[in-house]
Amino acid sequence: MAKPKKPEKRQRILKAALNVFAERGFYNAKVSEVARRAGVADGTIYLYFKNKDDLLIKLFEDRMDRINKRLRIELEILGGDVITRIRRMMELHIRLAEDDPQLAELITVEARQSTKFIKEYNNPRFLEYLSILRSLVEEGQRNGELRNGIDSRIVVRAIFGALDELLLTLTLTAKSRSIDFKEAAGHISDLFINGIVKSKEKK
Amino acid sequence: MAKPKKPEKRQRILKAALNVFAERGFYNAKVSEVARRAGVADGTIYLYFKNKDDLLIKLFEDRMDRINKRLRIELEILGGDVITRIRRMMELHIRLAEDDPQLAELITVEARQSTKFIKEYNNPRFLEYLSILRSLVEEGQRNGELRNGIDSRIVVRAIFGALDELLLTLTLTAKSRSIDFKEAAGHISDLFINGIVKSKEKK
Amino acid sequence: MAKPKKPEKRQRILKAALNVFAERGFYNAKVSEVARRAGVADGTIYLYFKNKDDLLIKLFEDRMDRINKRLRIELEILGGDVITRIRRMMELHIRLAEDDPQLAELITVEARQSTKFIKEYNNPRFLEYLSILRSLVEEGQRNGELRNGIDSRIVVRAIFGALDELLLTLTLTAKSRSIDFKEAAGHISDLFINGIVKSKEKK
Amino acid sequence: MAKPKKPEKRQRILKAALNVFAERGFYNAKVSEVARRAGVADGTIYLYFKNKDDLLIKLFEDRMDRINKRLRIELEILGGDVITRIRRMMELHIRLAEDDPQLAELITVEARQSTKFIKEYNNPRFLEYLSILRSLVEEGQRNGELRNGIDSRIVVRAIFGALDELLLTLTLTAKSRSIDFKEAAGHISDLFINGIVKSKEKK
DNA sequence: GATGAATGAGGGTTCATTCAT
DNA sequence: TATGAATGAACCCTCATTCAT
Repeated sequence: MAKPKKPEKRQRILKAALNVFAERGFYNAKVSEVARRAGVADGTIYLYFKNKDDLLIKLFEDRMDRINKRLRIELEILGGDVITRIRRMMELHIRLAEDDPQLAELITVEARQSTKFIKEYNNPRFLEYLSILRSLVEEGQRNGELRNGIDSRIVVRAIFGALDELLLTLTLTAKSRSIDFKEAAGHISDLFINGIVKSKEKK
Repeated sequence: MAKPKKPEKRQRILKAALNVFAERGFYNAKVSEVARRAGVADGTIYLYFKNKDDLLIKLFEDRMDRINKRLRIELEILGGDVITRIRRMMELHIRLAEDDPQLAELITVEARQSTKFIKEYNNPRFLEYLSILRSLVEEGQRNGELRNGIDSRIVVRAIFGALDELLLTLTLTAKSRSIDFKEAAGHISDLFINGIVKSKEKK
Repeated sequence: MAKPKKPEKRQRILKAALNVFAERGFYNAKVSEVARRAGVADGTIYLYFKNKDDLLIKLFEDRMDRINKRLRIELEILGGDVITRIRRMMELHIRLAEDDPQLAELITVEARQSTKFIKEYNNPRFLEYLSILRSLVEEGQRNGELRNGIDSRIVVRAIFGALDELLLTLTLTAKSRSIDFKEAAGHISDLFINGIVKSKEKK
Repeated sequence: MAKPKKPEKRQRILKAALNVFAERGFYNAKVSEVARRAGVADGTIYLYFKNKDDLLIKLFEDRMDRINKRLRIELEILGGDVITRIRRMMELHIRLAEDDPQLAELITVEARQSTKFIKEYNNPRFLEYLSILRSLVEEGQRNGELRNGIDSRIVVRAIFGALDELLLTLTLTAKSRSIDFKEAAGHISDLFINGIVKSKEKK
């Protein structure tokens, strides 16, 4: 059960699982179909993963790891003020989805499918994603760029939720897309940063 | 086949389905368990609903209808400026979830489960909910309360997404809740209305 | 359970059953579909028939009664020698099928469907049909028109079987029929009467 | 999905299916009962056959293949004039049924059961059987042993039908059998060869 | 490690039959 | 008599998982 010999085979299985889950949905996906696409036998999957649920969780974690890693790198390179970096992060979030629609579908829809995942498993990789954003927000609150009134956890959940919902919409209306990805990213960050009220008369 | 005699029985089935789906998740819920809790025979379910999927869809629609109706009434009674009404609507959204956690779970989690539901069925009742919010936003943009730069559809999706994500968090951490519902609602509306930047120097 | 009031309704049900059984096959036929076509409620069927099996048996008996009655009348009117009457009977058998294909299907295919019917129920109406033919054969054997070597029961079963198989073929290839009904009847009776050997050198 | 490893297991399933179908009738037979008797798991059946219908079709084909093969061999060995070979074939037909009553029941009763089987599937193995007989008849017609007036297709169907009906009778009255198999075969062939009229005065 | 044939529990759905009205 | 909503037993088939090779 401990990670077997060939990480390359493990990756092939994960890639196949991503395809199948995105195409058919987690519950309608068949393990044997994942095996077929990965070019391995059905039983082989169980050498690398505990069960179907585990496959989904590990897939999620694997992809989140990559995202988090990339996020850190880009944010590091970029530097700049907090607002710029938050904007940048939101753009990146949207862009990742644009570049890999199956991954977007996995995160917006399929990851909620696993009972274990959603109910019993407060996934660290997802929390890590949120914590990157959260530390940005808190940095901004400390250095005065951002105001202090709002719980940073709520800000972070709100931003993630907004992006997630937008991606869900974009994902599901992929063909007849009337909203542009890039533009949407700009709107969303603008919205969160400046709010919807007209000018400065803040309530 | 078309709506048989007893709407009261139909409601009992929907109520039972809500319980079971919220408890076990749609895919792990058994039709026979729904029947048992509704106090009807298994076959009776199929006199009122086409199949298990249809049960989820109709349940969603039934509950969204109630929510939309209540929303309209409260917004009508209230009147006031657009910002107040948006705030009010967000509060109500959160409060509904607080009052009926199973309903919250249905909407935040289970409704995304059924492929048919989410992909092939662009649900009008959900779009109606969004359109209520959207017309509020557009009214504000027209009368100058809100600024014009952002596509109202995006604003609306963002707000829904933020609330939905927050509810998901609250729902799933129900026992060890460290964030207060009411307070959270206020933070979220404040966030959307005023943004996160400190003062007026807008970028 | 004893024959209820309206024989007209009973007949409507039998007629509907014939249609449905012929169209869908006995096992794929739904009682509710029979009821619908008869213009009665599902439950009403059970006032006239014990169960679905009984409906098939009674339908068979009802139709066989008509056939047997008609057969007797036509044979009586006709008179003539035995060979002529046997020929006549075979023609009539084929003609009945031609005039009422659903009835033909009932007898050739559906009547074999009911376990009770085929295994536990040696149907008197069917035996009556055979006995009409059998007494013709035996009359011929007694008066010297037909030869004596062959058991009359076997002759009768053979003739019935041949006609039945022919009808089955004709029924199932109804659309692309390459064999003419009338002609076929002539061939069959000719075959049974004279055999297949060329001239008189009998073995 | 295409014929897995063990043909021996496939045969065990077919044998079990023959038993169960003959005993209970196709529609009343349970797949799980077939599995039980074959000593395999329910699911295993579906590794070898598409579904229950397919099981019946393949069973029929498998048995017809054996019969056709045996028929060809025996007819080849035998040689002799056409009439002798037809007689021989009819005897064999009856004898096969005597040796394997379940097989007889399958062909006389159950094969007519499945709508798909009988209506949508004009089975080649059955047509092959008929064509063996047909070519015999046509050979006789060409070489002058048999007369020419009758369509060979009709002769063949008539003979098959007569034998089939006889077997049905024998099968269903198996216990209280008053007719001897061997004798019956002789009568039937005599009947077809020489007809039922007394002497040579042919009408 | 890898295979894939075999397993068998599990569940959605159907539909003949019933019975309160 | 007639109705038709309700019943609930019955069953085919799927598919995640196992394990002998």
